[in-house]
Amino acid sequence: MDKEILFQQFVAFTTSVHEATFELTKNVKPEDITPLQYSILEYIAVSQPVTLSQISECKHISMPNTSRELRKLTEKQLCEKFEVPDDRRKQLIRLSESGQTMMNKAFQQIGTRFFERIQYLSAEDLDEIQHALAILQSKVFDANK
Amino acid sequence: MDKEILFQQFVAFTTSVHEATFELTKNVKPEDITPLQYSILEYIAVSQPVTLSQISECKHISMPNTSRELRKLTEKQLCEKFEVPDDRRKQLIRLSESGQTMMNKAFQQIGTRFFERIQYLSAEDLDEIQHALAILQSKVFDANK
DNA sequence: TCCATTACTTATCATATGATAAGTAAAAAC
DNA sequence: GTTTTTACTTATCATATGATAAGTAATGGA
Repeated sequence: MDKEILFQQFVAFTTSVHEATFELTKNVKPEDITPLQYSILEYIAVSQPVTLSQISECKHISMPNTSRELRKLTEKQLCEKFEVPDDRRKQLIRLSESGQTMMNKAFQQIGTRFFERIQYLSAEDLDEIQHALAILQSKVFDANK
Repeated sequence: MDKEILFQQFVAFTTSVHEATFELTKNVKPEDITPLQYSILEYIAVSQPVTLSQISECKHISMPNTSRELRKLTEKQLCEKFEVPDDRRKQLIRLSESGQTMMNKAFQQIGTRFFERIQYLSAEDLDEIQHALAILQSKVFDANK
């Protein structure tokens, strides 16, 4: 096993993943929110409830900027802030009902495109894919976590 | 095989890939170029020689903006434009010597981090990974291409 | 030969995003 | 009980990026 060749394959692979992500997600974001705001909403959607600090850390956005974008999102009624009882400095953030609806719609579009992509694959192919995803995630991508 | 579960696994996977890409590439970009410029240089590095139109299409940047960024990159002496003999409207773009040096350094850093990540894996693990990358790329990510 | 298209440029504007400084209020540490 | 740290806010500035309009020059097609 030549590690140099594996590295090249890895680079090509991640490029393909980024491009596929682009294709699967293009145009799912409503006009009136920015890309950054959409990516924050995506994060909230899968991890809610979250604190501002979590968003800041996971999305690599400074606290002031996270605060600003979150203010805009709450102004647009897409998410809501809740006080946390045991620590009044913190805030828990969830999608609002309309935010949830919006993200459900987005995820559904992405899902549809994903299913189109895999529709011609056999059950064995799908098993193989599921196995490959698990292997790579545990041994390469989530390594050192 | 529940496709809905596969989709969720797929989403989690791409998130991990994006995060790993972030970790592997952070701080490799020199101070004096912007993220977009770096990503263009990356593309040129692996695909050179390329035309402006190719960069524009592959990186999803409008022609005027591609032209502008490329002007900045040539001003910084990181890439060079060549006329193509059979069509004088087109231009072929390559990294300059210093651009090549810069990108070599960047790729080398990324490589080092990648090898750190896989250093404790067995030869069998690596074979499995190589196989998983190939499967996913051909059956899922490069599908419809 | 004239017209349409292609490949790219130049100029300009709007805005999203990043960075930094300074502030508040609660909690934790001492 | 005072100080320090944490979690977040507000304000401000710089700039990277995206969008659009208009232009040039070469090519290709009728």
